[in-house]
Amino acid sequence: MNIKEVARRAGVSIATVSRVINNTTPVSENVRKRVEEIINETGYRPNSLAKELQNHKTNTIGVIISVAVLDVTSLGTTINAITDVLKAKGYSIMLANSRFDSKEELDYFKIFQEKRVDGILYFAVNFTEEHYWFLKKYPIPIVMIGQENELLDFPCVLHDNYYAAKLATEYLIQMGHKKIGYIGIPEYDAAAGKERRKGFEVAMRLNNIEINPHYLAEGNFSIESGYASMKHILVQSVVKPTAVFAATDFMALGAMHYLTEKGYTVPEDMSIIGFDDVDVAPYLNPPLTTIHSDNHAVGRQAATLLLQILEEGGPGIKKFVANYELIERKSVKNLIIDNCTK
Amino acid sequence: MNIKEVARRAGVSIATVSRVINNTTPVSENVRKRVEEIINETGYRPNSLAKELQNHKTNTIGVIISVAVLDVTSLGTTINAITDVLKAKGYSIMLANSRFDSKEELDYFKIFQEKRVDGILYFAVNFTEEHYWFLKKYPIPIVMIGQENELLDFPCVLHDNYYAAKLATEYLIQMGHKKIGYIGIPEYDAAAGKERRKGFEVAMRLNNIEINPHYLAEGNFSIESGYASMKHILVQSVVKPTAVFAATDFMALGAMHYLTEKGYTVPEDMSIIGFDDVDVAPYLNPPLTTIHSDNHAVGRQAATLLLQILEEGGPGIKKFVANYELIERKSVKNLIIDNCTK
DNA sequence: TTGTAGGCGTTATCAT
DNA sequence: ATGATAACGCCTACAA
Repeated sequence: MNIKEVARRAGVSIATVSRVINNTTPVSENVRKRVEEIINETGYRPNSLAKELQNHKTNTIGVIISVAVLDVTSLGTTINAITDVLKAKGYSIMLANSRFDSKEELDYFKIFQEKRVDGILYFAVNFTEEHYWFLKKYPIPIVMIGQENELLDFPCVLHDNYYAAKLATEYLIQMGHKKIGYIGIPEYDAAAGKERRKGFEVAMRLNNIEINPHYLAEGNFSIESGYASMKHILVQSVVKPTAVFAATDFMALGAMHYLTEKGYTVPEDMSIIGFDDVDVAPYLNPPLTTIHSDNHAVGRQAATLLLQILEEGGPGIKKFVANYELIERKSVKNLIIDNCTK
Repeated sequence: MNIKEVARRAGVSIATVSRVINNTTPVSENVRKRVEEIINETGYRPNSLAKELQNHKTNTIGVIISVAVLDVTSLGTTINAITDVLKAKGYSIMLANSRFDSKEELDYFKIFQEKRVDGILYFAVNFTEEHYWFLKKYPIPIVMIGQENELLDFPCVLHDNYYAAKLATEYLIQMGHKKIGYIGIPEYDAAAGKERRKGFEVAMRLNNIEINPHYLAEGNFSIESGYASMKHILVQSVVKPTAVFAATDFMALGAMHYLTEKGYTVPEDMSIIGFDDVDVAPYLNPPLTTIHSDNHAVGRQAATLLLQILEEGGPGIKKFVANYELIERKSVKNLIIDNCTK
């Protein structure tokens, strides 16, 4: 069933059918009625492909993510915010998960180009030189999420990883900790890896606290890796740290679990602070002190920026940095003896 | 840049360009080379829309989900499995989240029809009569996930909610519990709501244990609702239950949290069993005994079934039920005194 | 208000 | 091996 057949049955031209469907030009009442009847009877639905081919607009946005398991991060919240904004404007979403495979990621960019998506929301993780050369001449608007790139000036929306991590570390220091460990993410992840680590390091340096290399470990976002990292730190250090900052709540959870298993109490024997404020953080034992970042705002802003590019010729702003805050719960012990203010 | 322009620059016809792109008919070596050069120089990429319009095949699959927050369930795992299978066959994915809005859900079906997706993976939750009439004459292949429908014979892949819930309840009974509570999901959710509740009820009846209405509560998947439900049960009952089955791990987590807050110990004072085996389940305090269902298999099977319909004319099977197992951890106490076997 | 016809970018069927 | 050309299903001047 196509527009031609509808036109034939209604005894009008395809132009007229097109007009009643799209309300472009006035159509006489009885003709409109007849056409609408036929459409209902036949269950005809216009072919978007033909329409899009004609209009050079697909009303679909490509979303590229790179994640092992979709529900391990707060990504879900962000994507929900994106779909809400986009849906309200009539856009559909094509979702591609590159699974950390750089080559595959570029393939998705190619596919999206062939599919002629109107724009792309790109959750960047590992930005290679190949990406640079490829994206440099990519013809479709891109908004980057979670990472910025100095070379390519795509609009981007970011978490404030550096400052937030610095804040977390400073909080530990304020609470009297000096022997502070850090469970990080590898550097290939510029945001959660590099930035958070930098925040930790700078806070330490600013407070003239030496970083003990034995207190350092590296995980991969997973609970298990947090467990292993905590073990690593404990085994390796003769004098144990009094606090550990995990770059991810899930790693913090793993670390706490190792501690509990070995008979340590959190925060009595060891303080833990996380990053992300995942759903379960308030319900852990003890409730996890962590950094909360506004994922919803990130999704909303990213989608809005892209929409502005598409419909207003340019993004309202080039860069949006989401709010963050430290959520104080029960996993960090105050080491300061002087409690006279209480 | 289009095929015509490439042809012009290469000094050949568009047919020839098409041939070198698709390797359909032999092309002389030097012509092929020249065309490929032009393609590289210009960065030309064929327009999928035109191709798809011509071929009546879009190589894209629509996925319809209905969920409040993407990372609240094990949905992520399922979707990952789906994308893996589909990607391997060259399909792209359009994702639509109806957010429990029935009308919106049907809108997405319409959009997918207009976009001419090749097939649809449908995570059904609330199947209304309107759905029936609409989907009855829907022209695109659908595979249902998580729910089956007696009226429409779509192929479906399911979790064994009924038997798994029955097993969980029987386990509690085997461990000597008789005063058993249940925190459920409303009936509108045929799978997690109706089926699991039925499993609970049947197991109780089969073992001649009366269900105490004061031990019943209803949540909405969330941790908070589990917390509230546990409170509800405890406040309401004079003689407290010794065990509670929560239809969802997150609700189980909320329940445990309430218990801990009120000074109860799990499982000493109250046993808890969950359903889902979420990531954090092994890391809770205590580690949560729960039902594990093979989400990966569900996604894989659903995608495979749809592919079979598209490429082999029909699904290999009409119905696939995923494996489940009870994961015994530490949140259920054995009430049977007779421990002589140990 | 309505119809005709060209074009969107491909593929595929003919010829040549 | 290559080139015209007719679809695919729609939109949109332009004409009537």
